[in-house]
Amino acid sequence: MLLKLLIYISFSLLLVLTGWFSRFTAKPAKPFYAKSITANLPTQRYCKNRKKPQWVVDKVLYLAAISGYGAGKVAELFNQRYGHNGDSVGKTFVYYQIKNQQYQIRILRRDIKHKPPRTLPVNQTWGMDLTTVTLNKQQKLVLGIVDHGSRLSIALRELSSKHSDVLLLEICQSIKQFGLPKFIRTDNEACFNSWWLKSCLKLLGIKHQTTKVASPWQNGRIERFFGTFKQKWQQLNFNQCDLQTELAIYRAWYNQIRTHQNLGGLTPAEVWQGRQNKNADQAQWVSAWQGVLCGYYVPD
DNA sequence: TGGTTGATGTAGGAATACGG
DNA sequence: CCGTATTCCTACATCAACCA
Repeated sequence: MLLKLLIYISFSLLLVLTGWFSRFTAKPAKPFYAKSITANLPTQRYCKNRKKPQWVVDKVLYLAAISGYGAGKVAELFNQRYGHNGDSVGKTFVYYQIKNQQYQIRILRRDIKHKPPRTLPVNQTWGMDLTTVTLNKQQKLVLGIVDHGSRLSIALRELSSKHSDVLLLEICQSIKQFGLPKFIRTDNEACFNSWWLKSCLKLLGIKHQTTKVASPWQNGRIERFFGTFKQKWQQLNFNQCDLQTELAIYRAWYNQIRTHQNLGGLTPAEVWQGRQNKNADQAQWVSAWQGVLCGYYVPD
């Protein structure tokens, strides 16, 4: 009985003592709403529960729009780029941004897709390519050269062959008329990559740029030029005509008449000459190719 | 004035989906 | 089946509104 009493007292004492010591050893329970030390720190200091600044949200949405990744990957991308100065994001934050801002992301994707191409100086880069047109059930070879800066059609001529000499002759004629460009960009067609053509361009001081294999968009301006040309060409049934004359008419229309959205409503010739103000009073309505090519011509 | 409570925003781990 | 990416869940800090 006495033994039982002793065990009981010692056990109770142990409980009381451990409870009493725990006041010193255990971490005191923090009240749910207690003014913490961190509350007095400057607001610039990064705090994980502070609302993220707008630029972080914008960057996250932009990365989500261009990458198409999910929350984890986008968070990783963001932290890789901007996380070094303490502005890191968690994947949950990114997940909710992507989930709740689907419309904003779609708008961003659309804007990125339709972003106007980078403006380049006039007569710096020429895009050159070959295409074919059907005339009298025969395939005719056509060379096109477009200035990237002004979209001016430097040359649009029928070629007898793809031989380097023929191409060089056309390039030299264009240089004589429009001056020397810094770069000429072509695709990887064999005729453009011949040793002879490359050497001659090097002698002229022109750097030859080639697009990646199967990447026609890297020479997009000339491809777009040919796209418009073929669209117009197919609207008419040319039988008995001089191809060189028709190409010259189209080139004149493209350079002098047709305005470009990306050129601020100016024609390539106006951008090439640096003309900004049009004298609309002198504009004359012109039409060619049975009305397929038409528009206002503003004389100098 | 100071304590309580609910809302908000966030990070990180757990659970789940997916593709090779 | 395994590794990776995505989604969901939970804990936590802060703030504002409310109340005694």
